[in-house]
Amino acid sequence: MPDHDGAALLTRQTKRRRVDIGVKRTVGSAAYARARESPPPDGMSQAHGQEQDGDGPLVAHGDGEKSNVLRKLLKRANSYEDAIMPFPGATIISQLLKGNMGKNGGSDSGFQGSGALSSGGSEIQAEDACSNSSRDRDSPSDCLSPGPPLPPPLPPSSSSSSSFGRPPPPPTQPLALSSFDLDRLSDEHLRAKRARVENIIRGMSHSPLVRPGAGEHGLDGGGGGGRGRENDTNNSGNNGDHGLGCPSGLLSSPGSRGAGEVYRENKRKQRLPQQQHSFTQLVCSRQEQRQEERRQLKLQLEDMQKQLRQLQEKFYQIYDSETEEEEENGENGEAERGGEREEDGNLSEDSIRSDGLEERHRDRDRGRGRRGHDDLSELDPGLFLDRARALLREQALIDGELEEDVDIREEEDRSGERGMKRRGGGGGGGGGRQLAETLKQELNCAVSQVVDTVVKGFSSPKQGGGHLHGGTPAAPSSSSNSSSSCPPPFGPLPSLTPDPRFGGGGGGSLALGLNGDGSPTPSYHSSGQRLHCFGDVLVPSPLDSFGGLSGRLSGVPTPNDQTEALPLVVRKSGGGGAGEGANPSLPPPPPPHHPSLHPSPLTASLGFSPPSFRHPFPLPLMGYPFQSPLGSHGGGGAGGYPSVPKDHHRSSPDSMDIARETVSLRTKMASLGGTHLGHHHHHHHHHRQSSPSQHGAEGLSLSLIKSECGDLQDMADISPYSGSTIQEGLSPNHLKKAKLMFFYTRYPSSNMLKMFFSDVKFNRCITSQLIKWFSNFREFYYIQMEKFARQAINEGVAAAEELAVGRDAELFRALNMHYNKANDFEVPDRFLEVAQVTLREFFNAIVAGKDADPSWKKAIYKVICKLDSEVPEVFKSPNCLQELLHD
DNA sequence: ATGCTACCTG
DNA sequence: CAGGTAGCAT
Repeated sequence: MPDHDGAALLTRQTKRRRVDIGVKRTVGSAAYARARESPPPDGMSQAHGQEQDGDGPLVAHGDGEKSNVLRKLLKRANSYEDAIMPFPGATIISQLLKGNMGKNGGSDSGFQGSGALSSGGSEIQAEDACSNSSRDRDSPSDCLSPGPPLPPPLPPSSSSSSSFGRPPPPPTQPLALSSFDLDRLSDEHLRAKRARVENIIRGMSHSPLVRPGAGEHGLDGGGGGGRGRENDTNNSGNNGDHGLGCPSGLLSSPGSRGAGEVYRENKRKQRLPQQQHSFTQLVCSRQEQRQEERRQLKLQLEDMQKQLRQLQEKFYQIYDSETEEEEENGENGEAERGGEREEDGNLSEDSIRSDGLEERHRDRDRGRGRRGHDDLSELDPGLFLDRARALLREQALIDGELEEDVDIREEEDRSGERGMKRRGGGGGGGGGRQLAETLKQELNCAVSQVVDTVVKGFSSPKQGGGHLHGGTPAAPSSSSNSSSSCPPPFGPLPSLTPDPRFGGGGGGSLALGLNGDGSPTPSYHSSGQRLHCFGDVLVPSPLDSFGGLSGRLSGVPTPNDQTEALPLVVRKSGGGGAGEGANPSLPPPPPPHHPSLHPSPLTASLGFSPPSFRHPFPLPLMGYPFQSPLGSHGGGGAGGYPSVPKDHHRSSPDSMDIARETVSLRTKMASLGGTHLGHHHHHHHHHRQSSPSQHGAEGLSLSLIKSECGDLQDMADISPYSGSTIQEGLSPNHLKKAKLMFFYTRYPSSNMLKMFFSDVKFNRCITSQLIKWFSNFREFYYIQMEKFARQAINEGVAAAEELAVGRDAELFRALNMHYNKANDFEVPDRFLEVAQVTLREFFNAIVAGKDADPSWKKAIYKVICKLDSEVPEVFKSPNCLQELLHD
């Protein structure tokens, strides 16, 4: 009584006493309300309608669509992974270091394949065949050397086979080693030699498979320490599979040097592995053939080198006479190249430690890019050269010994290219032009010849796709790197390193850089395409952190063709984005990638969400289009989207719904799950929301989907699942809807919210937000009630009965203004009743002086929470706003 | 330990 | 409206 002092009291002075209403909210079907005025603490009737939270690994898809080749590649990659995994990091590193001695040989085989299907493919098949045979039967006789204790019968699982770091030497290897290694090995290795010889002999007689144990000295690089060796021996059988594919370890080290004679085993097996029965024979014959081929190739390379040198000399002579302008250009080019090279070297060293997962991934990606690149290469001579280089490189990798030659050659090429560039840049010298042209042609011819030869020689007949991938095996720059000393002992590693060279600019250095932490920072070199590919695949937002990437990309000039996905992405900031599509320089809006194609192990390896979570989800959603993640203010439709009027003037609710969907929430979400946002793809169908009638069905389907998904536990998980209509965040329309729902229910249960916001993928975050919204609504509501109650008291109202809340009441107006600002919704009478009850409760409480009690509101809350009424079914429709507002 | 709420603050 | 905090209840 005394207390009504006034408004002053309105300000909440309540100390932070907990006023929670312990009231249990009856939720389920809100029907209860009125009937039960009684205060019993009703047991909740919550019908748990559906637990939809789900998080679902929606995505297992992945492979399904991939081509067989991809599958194989993946498989292989996996196997490599497995192989690597077992080793503790230190071990791996040590192995790698050891391996450094030699240029990597083997690795390339493993990965190149991925990149370039052409040659790799055959290889792969061969491997598979072999592996299969070995696995299936476990009989050493088939693929491997029979002599040694048989490898323990391993389960068919591929992993077992590769469990030991490197693939054992391929069957053919023995030969190579014998000829080559013996020459070079130092005294220290005599023993090793002996063993090797024995092995070789054995292998010759029996089967190709040689035990890695033989290569003790550094060569065994792959094998690594004793431990590794043991393992190798055990696995020999299994490893053998790979062996065919990549004889890396043994071959690698010495090989590089042996410009002259070393004949490394050619990893690629063009021959069909199919004839397993006479495997050994095949191997032997194959080896011989390979050697032949190698020699020829080598000779060709030498010739090429000579030619290049000559050309270079010529060029320089001419060049000297050229204009200064041109010189400048040229110098720039050189400088760039130099930088790249340095980087290359550094990278290579650093890269050693990389686990290879990312690399592998990248490699794969690269392969794709490469493919695309081919077209360009044909057009642009420079590119062509690069490509040729890449091919050569690849080959070199294949033949480890040739590497150096290649490098040299490459140098030459570079210089030649440089010259060309200058010319092109300078454009000036009249006479120079002709010369340039001539040089170009010559170079092209020479290169093309070599390339053709190589391709023919190596590309397996099987791979019909040859031309597609054909030349592209990006030669893993590793070769060049190798010079710097980073031949990863593990087959996979080398190949992993991305080959930057492809880029037109390319000089030959590796563009790829690994951060100390192993995070890949691919420097994308030159070709825009590559970029794209990269972007498509890798660039999940998390990568953004690797600022280097984007930054570097920006540097790349070429606008590329690519763009597969770009159009789909909605960039808010970009606005219509004009140019951004091509220009990566912008802050990294994560380019969408196609999930199905790229499982992007990278992210997984980085510790980001497991692949399963990375599902793509459609940014532009049908029902509620989102704008790009962070900046979603409604500023207007993001470019590309149907522009929708931001304001929701009641005029066209429809447009509203669709249009202003972006929500602040999203921002939050983005921050939380930001990493994921990037990935979302859109495959979805573009919205069909046009017809409201469909929505009902949609809603159902949505709910089903949701249920399937299960709920995500973490915000991080918000992964958006690309359901057609399910959103990962709450839109402004959702907020509006919630407000309207407040007219019916002040205390909705989370289950209810899930039911009514079926178009939202619920996770903790979303649920919390919705609850928070209602909490805020209540807060405002009760504040208003208290305020008006006190006001009434001050005005002299004697009895609560005098208080009535009608549509004209100020209280109502205030509330309506808050929850239904546009006043485009007809507030149910029930709400007025509840409001009136609430007001009276407050009035009575205050009059009674209960407000002295810090928790005096609690009682009121209890009462009010029981007054919730059922929310009309319409609200369950995602498009309810359209329907509701129309009225 | 979790979920829901109120309260407070920005 | 959202963040943060704290009490209560499960």
